[in-house]
Amino acid sequence: MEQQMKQMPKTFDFKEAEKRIYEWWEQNGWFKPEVAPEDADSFVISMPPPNVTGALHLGHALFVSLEDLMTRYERMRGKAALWVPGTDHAGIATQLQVEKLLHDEGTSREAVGYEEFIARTWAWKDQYGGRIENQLRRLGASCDWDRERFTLDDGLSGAVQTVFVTLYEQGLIYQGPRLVNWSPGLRTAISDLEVEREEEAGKLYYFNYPLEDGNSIPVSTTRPETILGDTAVAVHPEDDRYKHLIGKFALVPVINRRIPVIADEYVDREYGTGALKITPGHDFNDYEIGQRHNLSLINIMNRDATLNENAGQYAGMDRFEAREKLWTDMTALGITIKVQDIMHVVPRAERGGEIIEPLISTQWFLKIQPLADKAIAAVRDGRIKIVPERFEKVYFHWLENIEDWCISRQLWWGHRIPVWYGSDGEVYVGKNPPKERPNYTWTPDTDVLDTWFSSGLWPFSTLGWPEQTSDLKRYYPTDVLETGYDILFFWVARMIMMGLWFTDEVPFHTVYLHGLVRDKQGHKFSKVKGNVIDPLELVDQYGADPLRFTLITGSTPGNDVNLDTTRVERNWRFVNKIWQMTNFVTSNLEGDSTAGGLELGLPPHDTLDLPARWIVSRLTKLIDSLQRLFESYQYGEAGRQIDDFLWGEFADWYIEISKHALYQGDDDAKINTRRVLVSVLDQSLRLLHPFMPFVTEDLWSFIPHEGEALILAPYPEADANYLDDEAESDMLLLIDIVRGIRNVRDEYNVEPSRKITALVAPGSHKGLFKTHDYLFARLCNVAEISLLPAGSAAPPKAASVTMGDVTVYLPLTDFVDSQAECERLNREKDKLQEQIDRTEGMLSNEQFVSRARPDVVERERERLATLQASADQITARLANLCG
RNA sequence: GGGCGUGUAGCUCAGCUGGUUAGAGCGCACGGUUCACAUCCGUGAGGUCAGGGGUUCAAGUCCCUUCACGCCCACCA
Repeated sequence: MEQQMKQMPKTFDFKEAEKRIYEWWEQNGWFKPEVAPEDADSFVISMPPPNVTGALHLGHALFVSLEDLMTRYERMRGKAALWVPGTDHAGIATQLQVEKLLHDEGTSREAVGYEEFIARTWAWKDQYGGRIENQLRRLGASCDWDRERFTLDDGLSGAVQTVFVTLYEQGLIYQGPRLVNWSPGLRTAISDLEVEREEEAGKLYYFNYPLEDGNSIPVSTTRPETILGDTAVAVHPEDDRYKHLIGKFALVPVINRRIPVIADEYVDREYGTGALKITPGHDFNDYEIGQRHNLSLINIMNRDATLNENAGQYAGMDRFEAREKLWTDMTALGITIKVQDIMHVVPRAERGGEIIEPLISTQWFLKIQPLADKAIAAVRDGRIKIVPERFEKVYFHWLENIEDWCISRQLWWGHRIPVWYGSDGEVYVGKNPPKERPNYTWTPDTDVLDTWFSSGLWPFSTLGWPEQTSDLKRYYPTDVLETGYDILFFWVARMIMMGLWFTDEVPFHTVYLHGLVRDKQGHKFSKVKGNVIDPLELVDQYGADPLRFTLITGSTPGNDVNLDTTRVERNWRFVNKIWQMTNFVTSNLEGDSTAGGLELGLPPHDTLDLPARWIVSRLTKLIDSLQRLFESYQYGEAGRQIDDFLWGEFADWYIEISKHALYQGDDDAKINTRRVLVSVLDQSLRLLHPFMPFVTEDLWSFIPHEGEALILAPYPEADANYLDDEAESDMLLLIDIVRGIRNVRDEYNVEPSRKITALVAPGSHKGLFKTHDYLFARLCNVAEISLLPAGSAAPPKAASVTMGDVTVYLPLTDFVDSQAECERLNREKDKLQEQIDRTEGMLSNEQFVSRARPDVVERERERLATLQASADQITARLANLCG
């Protein structure tokens, strides 16, 4: 309060202010939970770690907006708020970037070798790792940077090893040759989740499978090259066409390997030829059939999807080349039938988009079902709540049908699997390398773990687990996990599984899922389409606050956001509007003896005038409503309500009205009005701060306030003493009449600058008009307003505005001709009559009166009375004016 | 083959547990240099809430169904 009143710039220079304010916050340590009292409840969010070498996109902007909102809100509510930031090493993505770099240098990962490649990748990380962090700062993220973590840092790597070793010892991690999804381009296995299945145009190849006895059986395939790995032909056991062939033998085309004809109910008699070639080494279904029938398993492919020696003369060819060649050769043999164009589902790698191949390979797997069971239970019994709730169903469905997780990757960038192989085939699993033995060599496993393996530990590994650190004790479990629904399985489900398994606690009690940010037309952003919107460009152009506010108010949980940049522009204007309001308020405190010593807080309720009682009642209801909205995660609606209040009520009405007291009022009125202005503005800035941190913080510094910074100021709480329904309804009546007068003026083309006079028949509101006639001068340029004595005749040749039992006459002799006025009144009357009919209909309905809630019925009664009063007045006026 | 979402003014979207005349912003039309703001102010036009059926005193809101668009999951060669 003792502060110097600073001179406000004319407009908000967000470029300058954002940088200055962010540094000020950060340097003062205000993002740290330690700013709260030691015994404060904690509120913790683990930030979804962006790819360390990534660049900010709108998805990041959305999560920052939401998570920063939650964090700031809880911080202002006195919680020890901690938002833990960090980055992810993102195995494949990062490795690919560095490989590309090497490629541009004319070398390769293999050429430089493992050590050098890892060194180069760390260098790359150091160079670009800071970029995304600074971009998060630009959005105003109030996370505790001192607690920032990286998935590959020592602590987290230790946690990963501990988890691996523990799961291994528990018998949940096993190694084995299995059919896996193989990415030939990346030359690594990937998990089921990383495979995308797209319906696309392809070909179905029909041919006669030659039998040993000279007959044949027609089959079809979409991948002819896999014929070379066939180990059976299957038919349905009850298929009359083929069942006599069961038990006979077929010969693999060209290479003439002898394979059995088997019976299996999996075969769909209706599809294709009704007979199926079986390739257990390259097809997941065939693999299962092979298991059932003890079929041998032949791998015909190398890691780069060229064919191997098992493919005979086709060895060395690429899979697609071999497909062509084999088909040509089979055609020459006269066994092909036809090639049909079809639409079918093709598995492609999520990253890179290449067609993945099912391939037998030795990998590490996590037996996930025991972990999944715990994760299902936690949501089932409500220890974890997913917002919006409908995703719980999706979550259950996935976990209830979960397959073992292939956790090993044949990459270099990532957590090495803590396994060593002895020269005699011994397998050692441990955090530390095995003891050296004479004449014995240990070879480390060269695979790394799936990136999501380490992300799955994020909520507790970032707090120091497995060490029982003070942070872990104080801040775990965390509270809300906020992220996009697209990684519900990849990340959220795995964190829940790992968290429950290793800490016996849910890692968070609420999962808030946001949607994807798309362009205005609802299209996904894509470089190819050229519709990418760079959030930083929007921040450069409008500032971080408008972007944040747009993302929050334009979205609802779990639904995609179609970003219309005109809304960002509009919210930039909202920022300016708040700036100007504050400028108005502060400039009216200056140059006055009371300014410096203005008492903070609202004056007592009984000393307030009607407009003040109205605005503080409205504010109180807003605060109350916001609390409800925050509790139910309706942040968008919360933001809109603050907007409506500030612009639509405080600025448009209260500030305009306050000018009367400020310019023409006595000292008491001036002081009271100033206190109301400052107080309502102060409260509003607090309410808005979590949504628009920068401009609110800057503005707060210009108004009289108590406390160091807005970021630490208490969030407003509703004070029921300032609720005043009577003031609200009186004020609403006055507002409606002002609007009515403006409307009439506009309809009759009365120049806005022209002062007019009015006569009021105030009905039951005589006092109200007597004391508030000044409003009309200021708000609708009615210079003089006089009360019409009861019973006196209405003026002729005047337009009228009626609200309930109040009628205001505007003697606009130069503008109004009676005929036009009569028409206007008739329109008005018709509209009223329509509403009266509807309301009367309701009230005369016995069922409504007896069954509807009493307050609803009562409201309709009051409404009818008001409508009727209006109608009566208009009817009288019509009779008087129009005969 | 399952599951889910969306469909509200020209455009982008709100509308919570059903309850006044369905809202906002942008855009549009008309009008405004009065001492916070033209990054502004005022007024207005514009919607059979995708279609149909049902429940209810009352439905944009609940149920069923149809259509359109989108998404997720799933082993049909």
